[in-house]
Amino acid sequence: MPDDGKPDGRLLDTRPSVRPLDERRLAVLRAIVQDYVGTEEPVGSKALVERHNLGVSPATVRNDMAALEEDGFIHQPHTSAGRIPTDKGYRLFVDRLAEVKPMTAPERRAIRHFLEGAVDLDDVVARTVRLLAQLTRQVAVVQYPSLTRSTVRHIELVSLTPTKLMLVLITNTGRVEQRMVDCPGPVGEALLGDLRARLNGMAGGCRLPEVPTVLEDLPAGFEPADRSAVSTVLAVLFETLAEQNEERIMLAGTANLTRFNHDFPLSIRPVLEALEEQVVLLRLLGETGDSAMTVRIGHENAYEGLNSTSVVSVGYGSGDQSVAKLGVIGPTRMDYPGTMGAVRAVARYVGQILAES
Amino acid sequence: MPDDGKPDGRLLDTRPSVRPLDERRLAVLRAIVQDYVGTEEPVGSKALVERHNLGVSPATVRNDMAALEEDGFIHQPHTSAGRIPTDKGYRLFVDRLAEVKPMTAPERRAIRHFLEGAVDLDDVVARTVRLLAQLTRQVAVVQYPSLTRSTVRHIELVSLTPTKLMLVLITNTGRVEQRMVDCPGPVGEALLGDLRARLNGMAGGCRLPEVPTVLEDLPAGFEPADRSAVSTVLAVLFETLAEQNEERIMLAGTANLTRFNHDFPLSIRPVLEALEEQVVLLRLLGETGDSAMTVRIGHENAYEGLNSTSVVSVGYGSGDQSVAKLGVIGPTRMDYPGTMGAVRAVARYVGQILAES
DNA sequence: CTCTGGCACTCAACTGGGCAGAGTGCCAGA
DNA sequence: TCTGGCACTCTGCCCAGTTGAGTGCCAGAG
Repeated sequence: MPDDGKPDGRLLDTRPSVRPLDERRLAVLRAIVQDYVGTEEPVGSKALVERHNLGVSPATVRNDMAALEEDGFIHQPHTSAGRIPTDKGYRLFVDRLAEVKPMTAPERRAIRHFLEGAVDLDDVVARTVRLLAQLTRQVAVVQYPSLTRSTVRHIELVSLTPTKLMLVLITNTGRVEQRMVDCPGPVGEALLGDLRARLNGMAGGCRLPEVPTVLEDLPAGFEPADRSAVSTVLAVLFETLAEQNEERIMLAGTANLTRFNHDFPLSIRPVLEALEEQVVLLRLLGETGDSAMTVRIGHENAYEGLNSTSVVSVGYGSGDQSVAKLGVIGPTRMDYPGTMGAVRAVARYVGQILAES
Repeated sequence: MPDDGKPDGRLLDTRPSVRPLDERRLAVLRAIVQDYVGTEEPVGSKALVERHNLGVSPATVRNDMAALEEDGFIHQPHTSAGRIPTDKGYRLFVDRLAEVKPMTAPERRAIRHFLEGAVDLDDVVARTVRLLAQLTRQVAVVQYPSLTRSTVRHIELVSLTPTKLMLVLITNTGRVEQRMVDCPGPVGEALLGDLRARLNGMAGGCRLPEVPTVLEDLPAGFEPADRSAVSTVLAVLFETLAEQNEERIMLAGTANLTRFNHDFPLSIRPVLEALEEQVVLLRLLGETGDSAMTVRIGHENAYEGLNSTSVVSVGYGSGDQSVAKLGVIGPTRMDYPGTMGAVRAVARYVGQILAES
């Protein structure tokens, strides 16, 4: 058992692994995952040695398989059937056996070209999600750039009727939020202009969460008669900021779910149901680390309906920090290296596009 | 054959019906449709007379069935199986045998209450589509109020950098569209204010399609030095108006498709694909008459993937005219009276809500 | 100690026959 | 014109037998 000394806390085995996984056994697991992902059928020892030159006989492979099964990495549906990887097996595969498959140069060009055609933020998100669904042939999810990390580009006040205003908040990511404001009394143009100027002067460029602190003392700077109107506007503005958690999500590629009717005949329903719940999707993406790519396999997903799916997600953003997440949802039996490559590439390019605009 | 004299062009029979459909035969067809919708299984003569008191024997019903089959209203999957309605049979049912089932008072209250909680246009549409999906247990589609019929409530110009503006268009339906404008040269605050005032003065309250005509001569009223900037802004504004066809649609209830795995095991895919194509959905709703409810059954749908589904749709709007469409998509074997009742009720209440806000 | 070939065993999947049941069409009679 | 009876036709289901892929185990070679 040479060169297996790396400590690896991610191996989910609770007892310290009695049988230190040697190279060949890992190679067998890798081959099983690859074959199973390709054929969608349990893979047997004989087929394995035929398709991969492991340099050993089927009997040897069988011994390794027995060991892998005992450790919970693979599993056989019934005696005298081939093996399929367990969630734990996929986990090991992703952590130690697979490399993210980089996109080819033409693919990268195509991604970039497709995203560059976008005209506004909605379009960027729409194109991204379609692209991701097409590249991975799975269900793609893209979160709109969050308000949390964004900064104020402009705050606009528009008088609709004497007592009714429209408040428009524009962020540096191009997102626009508007709200109606019902003021207690009429608001003159002069006050409106003054308020507009001070709002933008004080809050312009601020991170959104900091805005309430920055503007806290604003009403004090106005005539007592105007303060209630100012406070009303501020209240609505803060409410808008607080509603950042009402974040939007775009979805594409649900038709790809039917590619797995093979063993997905019934389990497609809970997945569709989950996809309709923005809350579930948001939580799903919320569990994504900011910069590193996150892979949640099968039962690692908190939401029960997604127990037979895997989620590959990553943050993206303009500049160096992530402002939102995106990812794909597919069967646990997915092409992890390819999917991770596509997700990473798309996230990078969206970030670039956002930074440019 | 009494009281069957109404001329009915919608009967798809090409040759003038040799056998004038008498009352009982129609009753049999109605019973077949109702039973089949309920049980999802071919319905035989014996079961029919047991469940509906037709006052005749199975043998008689069999004769009627044979006639109905010859005329193409029903069809048997194989000899010695029950009958199922054809698209033509459903058509006759919808046109002449079914009455729209009105919602009960509690249902109406629930609808109204649910929709009244909405805070903005997005929320109205989101709530409507969810509600419709839940009421009909099918896939619901709601189109955003179209820009075509809307009027200008306000146009706002915001200076972001000396040469970069943001144009915000607010319609009376609460929809907000924003676009960036890159001006050829710097634009001062004075010009901006002037332009803003004139835009709103001239175009405020106009129907959107009329705006270009109304504003056509606007640049001529400005200093020659400012005209190129004004023209640029107008160009972007007109472009925004022209992009009304890029209409948005919201969807819900796709998980309901799986309720029909009974015989929908494979045909769910084309439906999901169709649902992902905004263009297809828009065309689908576009075929809806403005005021009357439209029902398209099976092959009556132009889009091939929806050949085994029916679409029930209707226009809705604030006030007396329709500004957009909504509808549901389900299997041809659907509860037409109930679905039509729900669609009609929801459309009415959304209209009311929009008129109030 | 590790790998290999051989062997017996297991079990899902396919096949074909037989049976039951639902439903039909047709015909003679009320 | 409707009804009851009758023979017929299918599908769906159950049952058994067979096939084949795949396994576990073991003894022997390196």
